[in-house]
Amino acid sequence: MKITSWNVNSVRQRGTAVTEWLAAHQPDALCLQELKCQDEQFPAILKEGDYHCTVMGQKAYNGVAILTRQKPEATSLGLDGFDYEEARYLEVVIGDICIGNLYLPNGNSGGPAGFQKKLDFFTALTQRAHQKLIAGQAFIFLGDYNICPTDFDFAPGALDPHDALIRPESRAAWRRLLHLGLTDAMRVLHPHHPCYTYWDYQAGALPRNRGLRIDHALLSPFMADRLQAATVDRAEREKDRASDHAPVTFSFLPAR
DNA sequence: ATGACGGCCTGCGGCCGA
Repeated sequence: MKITSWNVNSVRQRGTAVTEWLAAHQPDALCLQELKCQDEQFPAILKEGDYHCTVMGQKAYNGVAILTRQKPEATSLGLDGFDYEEARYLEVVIGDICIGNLYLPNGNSGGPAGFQKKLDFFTALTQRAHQKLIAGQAFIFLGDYNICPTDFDFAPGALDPHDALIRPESRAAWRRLLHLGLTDAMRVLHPHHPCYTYWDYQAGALPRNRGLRIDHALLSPFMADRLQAATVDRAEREKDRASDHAPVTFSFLPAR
């Protein structure tokens, strides 16, 4: 089983790229963030393709979608406890596995209230993970977490020391989530390589490899036991008119 | 020291992203 996260930075700009990527890699699920469009503007080329599209759009900003080979057994839009009118969270159930796709607030805009929104999302997501652990449901929560968990997760000089992506309060919120017993899928498989997933468009960040690792997958124990591989598709980021994020894919062995 | 890129909008400059 393969599940991919990709912040596409406008799905309308990336319709062809996503279609070609799906055909080439054929994941079981593709989680998209930053659609930057409303449901009815979601590209027809994707709606009419081989994948089932579960879309939670929003005008201009945010927006998440999950494309699945199988039709989901259940879908859920939004995150209880995150009381903002922003399309940032979506779940589907495939087989016995819950896939949660998230676009966590950046936290650098909007002053203290903007930063609090980021912490509020973490609180709500932690609650959601806790509920699922209690219920014994297998899950993977993946997407753009907008956080570099440690100083190893960004290139020196790529971020201001006070950036919301590395503030101590942000990192503490991330750790509270992990302390439930979840696994950071990329880092557990690649402890000695940074595994950046984002490179700014500006100042030659990509050729200079001044990147960030901010797109993550957190796994429940059942999924962690079956984790096989995690890869960043840097070649996709290197294409013309690419998103500033690369697709990140997580592979799992079948149960038993 | 500065600028730089690329999305979006009842757009033509400003905001947001990370």
